[in-house]
Amino acid sequence: MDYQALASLLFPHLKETREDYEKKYPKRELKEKAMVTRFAPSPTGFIHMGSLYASFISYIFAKQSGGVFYLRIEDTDQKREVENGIEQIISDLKKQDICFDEGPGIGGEYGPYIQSERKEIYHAFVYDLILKGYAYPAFETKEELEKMKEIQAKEKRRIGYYGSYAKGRKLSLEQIQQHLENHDPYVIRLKANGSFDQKFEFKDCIKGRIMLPSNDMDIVLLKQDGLPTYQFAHVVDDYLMGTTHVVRGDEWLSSTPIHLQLFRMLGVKPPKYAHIAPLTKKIENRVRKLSKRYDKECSMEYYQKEGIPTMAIKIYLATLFNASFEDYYLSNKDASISNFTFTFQKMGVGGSLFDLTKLLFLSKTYFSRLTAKQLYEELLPFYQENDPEFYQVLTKDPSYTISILNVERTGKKPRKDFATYQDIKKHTWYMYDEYYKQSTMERAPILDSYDLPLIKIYFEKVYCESDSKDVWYEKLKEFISQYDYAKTVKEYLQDPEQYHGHVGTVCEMIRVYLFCSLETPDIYELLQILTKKRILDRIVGIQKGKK
RNA sequence: GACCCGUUGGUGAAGUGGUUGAACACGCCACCCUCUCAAGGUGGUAUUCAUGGGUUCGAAACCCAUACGGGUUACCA
Repeated sequence: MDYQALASLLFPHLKETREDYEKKYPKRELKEKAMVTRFAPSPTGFIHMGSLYASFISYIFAKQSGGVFYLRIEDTDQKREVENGIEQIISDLKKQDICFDEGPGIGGEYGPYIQSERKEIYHAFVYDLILKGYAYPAFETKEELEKMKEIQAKEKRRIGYYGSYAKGRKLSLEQIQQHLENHDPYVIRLKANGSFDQKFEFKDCIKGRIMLPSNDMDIVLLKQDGLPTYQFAHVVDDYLMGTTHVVRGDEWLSSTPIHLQLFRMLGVKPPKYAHIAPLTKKIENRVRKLSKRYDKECSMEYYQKEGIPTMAIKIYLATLFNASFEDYYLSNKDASISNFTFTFQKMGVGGSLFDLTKLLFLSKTYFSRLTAKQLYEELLPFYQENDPEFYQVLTKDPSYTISILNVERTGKKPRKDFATYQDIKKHTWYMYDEYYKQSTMERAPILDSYDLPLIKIYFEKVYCESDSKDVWYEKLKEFISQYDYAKTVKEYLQDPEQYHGHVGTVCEMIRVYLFCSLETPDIYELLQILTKKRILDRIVGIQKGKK
């Protein structure tokens, strides 16, 4: 076969050659250990947890090695493409705070970063493979291929286009020419040079040594529409774009021999592969991959609606990635993802169950480490978008809101009662008169045994805003003991008959009357923030309401 | 069917042949602290590393088989 003639026959109008492209995209000049990684999604909709996980890992490695992280859009299957798919991906990444150095929209030296715009590049490389005798056109129709598979299944042979089934291999130049003149549709296939019985070994960064049969399938390189398949686009792009590490789902593991074979045929060094196991979910003892369609916690939208901070997701993914990150994070108050050294070795090989409870725990820890001001600034966008009414209330007096967020935050053991932005409203609404007024009477769990006049007297006559916490507490106990309430719970329990209740009972009344809730943080701090005037206003309000 | 990969408590896991009588963390339970809650503290939570064989003085770790789970076997990625 005259490969030169074949190549010219198939690509008569090729403008640039493989060599031209190699000149155009020279090797990257980076530090020795710098890693070049990428996130290469198809524009088929929202980014989900699984792809976020993969992109997060890639991003981390590029950053911690001083390398490059880029975004490449794999839109070679135009049937699956979704409208605004690319914009969606870019905005999702932005929301998750993952910035790429190169990619659609921001450009870069190695673009275009959208595969459908790289058609000529793939053609140049196919041309090159044809010249070397590693690729050829095949004219089978879908029906013919289906029939072939049926026969193979019936005869219990391996299914696929290989060996003697690869009829296209045997076509002469004249036959090919004839097909082309008839305008028969065709694909370009790889002329595989492996054998199924021949095992070969490669090293995966995560899974270690892997033995697989070498590839003997004449897979499709270029589809009928002239666009490449994933297999081929991956090899060409990651070569030209200088990717050093390909992080992808382990569903790709079995096709790695194809990719390595292609790199060898092109005579270039392949990237290192890191195949990550999928995030899974257990449903009635069945484990399955986290699914975009069925699992709410798979979509980023869920986290935005719930108000789970991006950082919490990242911290959780980081612990899944390298479990030792969790130890580091929990034992260091100033821990940050960028200061921790992640490795592929420390990553688990099996699929992990996605644990929302643990994510929320980490989220609580994250929130507890923010200053009140930081927290304030972080939660504003959430309420602005999801609860404009509360947003108005929050921002009316920022320093007031910050003082509320600061309750029991500055000590050695800050409170951990916020796991989501939503929790903040749940735990602070009663500090805002707008909300307090609406719900005092309906929502507050006021019991008949409560003594409003007593509380009123206390605040009018005894309570003093300038008292320290200790003085405040002592004075409170002293006061209630005059009205047959025990100063301590212990005292009360020794002789319950003798008392109406104890200091806890009184605190409960204050809580319910002033904060409409049985559960609040430290009362002293809340009273301080509320001020005596507003305390009395609230009490008078309840009295009026009763009448 | 064939070919791969995986399997340590409810969960994430540490562990690479000998202080492992299996760390640490989440969850759960109990107690302590305490004006409630949230935290925090202390302890409990795997008759033992999917099962069965082997190798070895010694195995969760190495080998083999089986079971189970996952993946691939597309002109989808």
